[in-house]
Amino acid sequence: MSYKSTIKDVAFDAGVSIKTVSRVINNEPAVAKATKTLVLKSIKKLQFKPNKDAQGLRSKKSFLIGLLYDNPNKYYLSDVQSGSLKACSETNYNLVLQECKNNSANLITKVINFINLANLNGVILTPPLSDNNKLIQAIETLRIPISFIAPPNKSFEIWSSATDSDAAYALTNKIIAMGHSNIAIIKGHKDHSASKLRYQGFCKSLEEHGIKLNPTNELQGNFSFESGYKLADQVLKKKNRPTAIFCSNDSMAAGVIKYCYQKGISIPDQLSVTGFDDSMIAQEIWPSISTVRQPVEKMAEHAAKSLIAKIGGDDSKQNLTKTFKSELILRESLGKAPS
Amino acid sequence: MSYKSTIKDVAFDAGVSIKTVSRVINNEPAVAKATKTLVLKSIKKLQFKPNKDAQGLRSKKSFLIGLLYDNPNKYYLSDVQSGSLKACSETNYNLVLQECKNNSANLITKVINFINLANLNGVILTPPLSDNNKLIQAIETLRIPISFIAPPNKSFEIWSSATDSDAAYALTNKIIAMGHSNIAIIKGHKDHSASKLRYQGFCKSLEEHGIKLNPTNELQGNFSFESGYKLADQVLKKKNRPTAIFCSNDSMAAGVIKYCYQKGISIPDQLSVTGFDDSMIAQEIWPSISTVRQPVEKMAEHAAKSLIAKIGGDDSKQNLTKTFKSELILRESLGKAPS
DNA sequence: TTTAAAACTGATATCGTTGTCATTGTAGCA
DNA sequence: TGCTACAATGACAACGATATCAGTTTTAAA
Repeated sequence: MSYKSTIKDVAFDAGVSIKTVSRVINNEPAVAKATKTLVLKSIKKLQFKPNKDAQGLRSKKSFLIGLLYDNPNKYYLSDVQSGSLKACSETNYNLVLQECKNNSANLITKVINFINLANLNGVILTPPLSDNNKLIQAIETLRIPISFIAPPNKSFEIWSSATDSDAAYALTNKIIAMGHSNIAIIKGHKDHSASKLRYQGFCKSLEEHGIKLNPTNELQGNFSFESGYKLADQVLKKKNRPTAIFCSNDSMAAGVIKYCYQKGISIPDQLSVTGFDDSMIAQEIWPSISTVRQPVEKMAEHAAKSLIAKIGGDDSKQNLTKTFKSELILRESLGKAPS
Repeated sequence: MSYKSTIKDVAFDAGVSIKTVSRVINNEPAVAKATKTLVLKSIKKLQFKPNKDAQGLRSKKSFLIGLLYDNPNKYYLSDVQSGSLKACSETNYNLVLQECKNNSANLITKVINFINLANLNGVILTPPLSDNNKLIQAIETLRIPISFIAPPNKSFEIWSSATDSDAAYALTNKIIAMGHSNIAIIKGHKDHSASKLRYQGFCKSLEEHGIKLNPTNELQGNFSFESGYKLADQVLKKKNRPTAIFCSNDSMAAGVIKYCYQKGISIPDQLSVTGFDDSMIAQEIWPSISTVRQPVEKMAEHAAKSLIAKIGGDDSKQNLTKTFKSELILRESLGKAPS
């Protein structure tokens, strides 16, 4: 149970040299089929697992990839992790996590240090880090591949997805189809490119329907529950208050909903509310939130997979770009406009 | 930017042998103060960082600890991670995550394989894995330390905390003080020892107040939102329905609350509901949930710290046992019993 | 056949660190 | 002074894999 066999043991058992065993392990081509079978048999028999440290030392690979994040939505983070982990567990890479403050002064130094210390072979950036060009450039000087889980950042052609903007567009169309025309939007955190995309999709729909966005209906949130609550207070106190609020994520929608309860505003009879992301809370709250579900876990899995492929030297385009379909989820919080 | 200095470079720069540098790095005692200063200066000058793989290969340490979990509450998991990560980042250990299915047939094989493959130096187990004796025993044969984030499991004296039970007791006292006597409990997942402890605290309070628990008021949930919703349906359809429901976590409480909205049962006027954990949802939902806050992040941090200490060979008792204080959070969902 | 090319295999150096053990220097004491 | 401890240091092997390059066998063409 305790003894771990080495490549040497396998070589002896199979009657070949250690280099041949190494070749088999790494799937190198120049091994005769018969030899390979023999070696594989010994590997199985001895339950041999290559020692990562030795591999790493010699080949300069650590088989470690980093997932860097800045305190996003916990649901979101959790999905990102599951997805990345799934991709890792199919290979022999491991994931190490690191929380970073996007706004901290020494962010870049810290990240670079972390990458060096842990000897990461690649990193995955989640929003808003994925929108931080300076950080990206700094990491690139280390010559390790990066993957992004996020909407695209124009300066780096990596992730092609108009998803956020398209989905916001579709959702807004739906709101308008329910008869609303006095619609407010609570925008997301300024540092997240997703905020902008969602806003763009929202505006596009309004424009196409000839609806003008009243400036007082344009609120700047930051994706937090509190910001939703606070901004609801601001916009719903107005005389000609909106009949629908487009929230750029579910947490802010939850904030709006809580505010409405306290003020006796009935949802969706007097006010419709929509969210974004389909977080857990979207269906646990009442009324449940109409929202947009993004296949975050799948996106993360893809990001990790393509990162691993890039580390392995596979530069094919298909690893870089992928578009995911998002889905409109209609629930109780969106209803017909009051007449 | 690209060249990484090695111990050899430092040794040359400082004019000492590599072994002496190694001693300085590892804080070994037998180094003269002047030499140490000299070496430290060179290390700084050359920005030397020891190569983990080489260290690991030679010393058998990987500086990796595993966090094993089975799909618990996402909020909970997130807190656990933050805490563990915090402890890690203060040392040079890294955290690797692995999701495991507690009920899967080959759980043990999988975990053992994972530990061997990643060459983990220790693992942290979260509930319900922390309650799985077979798993624990299997890991122990690998001779690596384990830490638990959980209420205590009697067979392993590691974590002394009557917290869950005490907190449940205190919360139930509070419910009774509000005039309730017909109280139902939705129990947590059977595999989690926390479920039992919360149940025990609940029962203790009832007993002390001379209240008998009606068997139909004892519901078996599994910590999920859905189970709360379903069991609410079951218990609230009864003729003599309870005026308060003690839910063993917040998600189930949210399920109950949603059910009540749909059926027009007003909270807390007609029914009081309490949760446990103080998850995010507890305050985002309306009415917000009266609950018990556990310092999960702190607990995780302690677990990781003590694990690292154990790996380092520090067996002092203080690393093994620690009790954390939990806090009663009273919010809108708990009110006076209807008269 | 012969022979060149290709396929396969192995001996040995090497990655960057720590472990072992030998050596040196120096303080303390009889 | 001479001796013993013990503190301080260093030379070199070792960890377990991969890289290099040379050697051997097989294949296929001449």
